[in-house]
Formats: sequence, structure tokens, C-alpha cells
Amino acid sequence: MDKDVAVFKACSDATRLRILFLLTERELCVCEIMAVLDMPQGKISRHLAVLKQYGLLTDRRDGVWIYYALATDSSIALKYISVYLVSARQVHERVQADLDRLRGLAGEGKICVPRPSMALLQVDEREDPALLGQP
Amino acid sequence: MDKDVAVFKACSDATRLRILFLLTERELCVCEIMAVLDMPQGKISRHLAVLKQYGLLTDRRDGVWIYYALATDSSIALKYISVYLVSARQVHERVQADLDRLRGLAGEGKICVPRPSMALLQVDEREDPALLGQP
DNA sequence: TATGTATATTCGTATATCAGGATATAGCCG
DNA sequence: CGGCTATATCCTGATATACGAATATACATA
Repeated sequence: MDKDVAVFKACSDATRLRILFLLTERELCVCEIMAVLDMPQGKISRHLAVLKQYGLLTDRRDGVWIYYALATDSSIALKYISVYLVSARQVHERVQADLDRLRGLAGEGKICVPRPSMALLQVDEREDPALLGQP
Repeated sequence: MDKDVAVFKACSDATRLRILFLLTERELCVCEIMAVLDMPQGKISRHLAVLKQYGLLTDRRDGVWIYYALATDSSIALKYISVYLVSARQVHERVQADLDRLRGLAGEGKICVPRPSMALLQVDEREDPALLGQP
């Protein structure tokens, strides 16, 4: 039961809930979440750490970037939270706006390109048809 | 969305979550919750006030007693919390123990009888077959 | 190795939350 | 009205949480 309490505690912050809603779309790196929510990096990282600590998120590193994704089988409450997230995201205007902003971002992931050479790599990836969802 | 955050905040305390689980059984007065959870009256009342303020509970007065019940259509999150409560109560041992203790209480409601005359009234009610669930 | 970028973490402060204990309010009954 | 009971609320201290700002860490490239 304590695990469930922790899950609810993790959800009881507006910023964290917005992050969770965003992650129903797909896994995201920190810079994408920063861009969508327009919040300082430290704040995003701190909330991501809380969500991960409470078992709601998993993370994986890809070079410099760290991608976060919704965890699945952490607690009973989390199962119901997941269903809630998918259903409620179509109802809340703020979430809708967040998701629109996310879909409007230039590429899929790695929107922050650390160096010119990597920016070129990024462009290459964007021109790779296999990576293009919608034209 | 803020309403949903409030609902999750309301659930992010072990005592409050135990109260919510108890109220999936039926509406309860404060003294019953006190008896089951074995906690001081001020603490129970304070948590009930929080749950009511966040829209998770309704209350109704019956003489000296105030009965609390789960609210229904307060927010989207609450709908999913309700489903969670009914499902998860069969999984958590602590909740099982709470519910067992609740069912083991002498009568249905009004376990605290303010005066001898009312105690007699209570006994009368207990002897009324219509009010007896299990012998 | 040095540099730059993405992310994590620490520090200090303001605010919120929780608990226990004491007190206040409201209803019932004699 | 006065006394009893159920419940609500207030007060205070302890603890947790959120934030901005600054700093630290990890990785990639040259």
C-alpha cells in the first residue's frame, strides 16, 4: 500500500503530472520536456528524479541524452494511473496544448544538438525516411 | 487538471488512503473510522476535512453523528481512483485487516453511544433483524 | 587533454504538511 | 438550562517539499 501512496504522491504535483501526460506520447529526453513545458532544466531534472524514485519512470541513456519513459508494473496504483493518463489527456486543455507543442517540435528526440557536427548528424537523421513519422 | 492534482494529493497519505478504502465498504461515521484505524479523533477529523475539501467525500449529519461517503463525479481522476479502490482493496493486506476490523464492529454505524438511553436504542436496533447482516 | 553540451545534484530559503494536544462547537437529553 | 458526547478546529513544533541559482558530472568531439 505504501507503494501506492508513493505513486499518488508522485502525481500530486502539476508539473510532474504534465510530464507524465507528455510521456504517454512516447519516450522523451530532458531537453524535449524542457522545451515543451518551458521550464528551467534543474526543475525538470528534479521532478524526473522524483518520478523515477517512486517507480513511475524508467530511463535509458543514449550518448549525452537520457530518455525517460513511463514504467509499467511498479504498483497497483500505477496501472490505474496509466489508464487514467491515456484517457484524461484528451480532456484537459492544458495537456492538449502541451501535446500539440510536443508534436510541433522539429525532430523526434535530440532537439538539443550539442555541436555543429552533431547538428549535421541530426539533420541526416531527419532526412532519413525511416525516421520520419509525418512529412 | 488542477482538480486531478488535488485528488492525487488527497490520496498521497497512508491514513487518508486507508480511510478511502474503508469507505468503499459503506458510509461511515467518524467514531467507526477511529475505532478501526485506532487513531485519535482529531487526526481522523483533520484527514476527513482534507478529503472533503478536495472533493473526494461527502458528509451528512444524523443527529450527533456525521457520516462520510465517497463522492462520485468530482473530477476525472476521482473516477479512476474509485475503480482503483475497489480493485486494490482485495490485494493489500493492511486494507484487508482494516475491513475485517470494520466488519467485526458491534453494530452498523453509531458504535459510540453518547448516553445510556441511546445505548438501549442501539441495542434495539441491533436486535432488529432488518439491520442484521450476518449473525 | 581541453572544450562544449546535456543532465544531475547541491545549497539556501520559503512554504506546505503532519502530528499531538488542547480547545471549541453542535446536538441530545434530562 | 446544564451536562454529556461526537465532531471540528486551533496552536505549535517537526518534517517534508518546491523553487531558483549555482555547481558538478558524464559524454562526445577535436
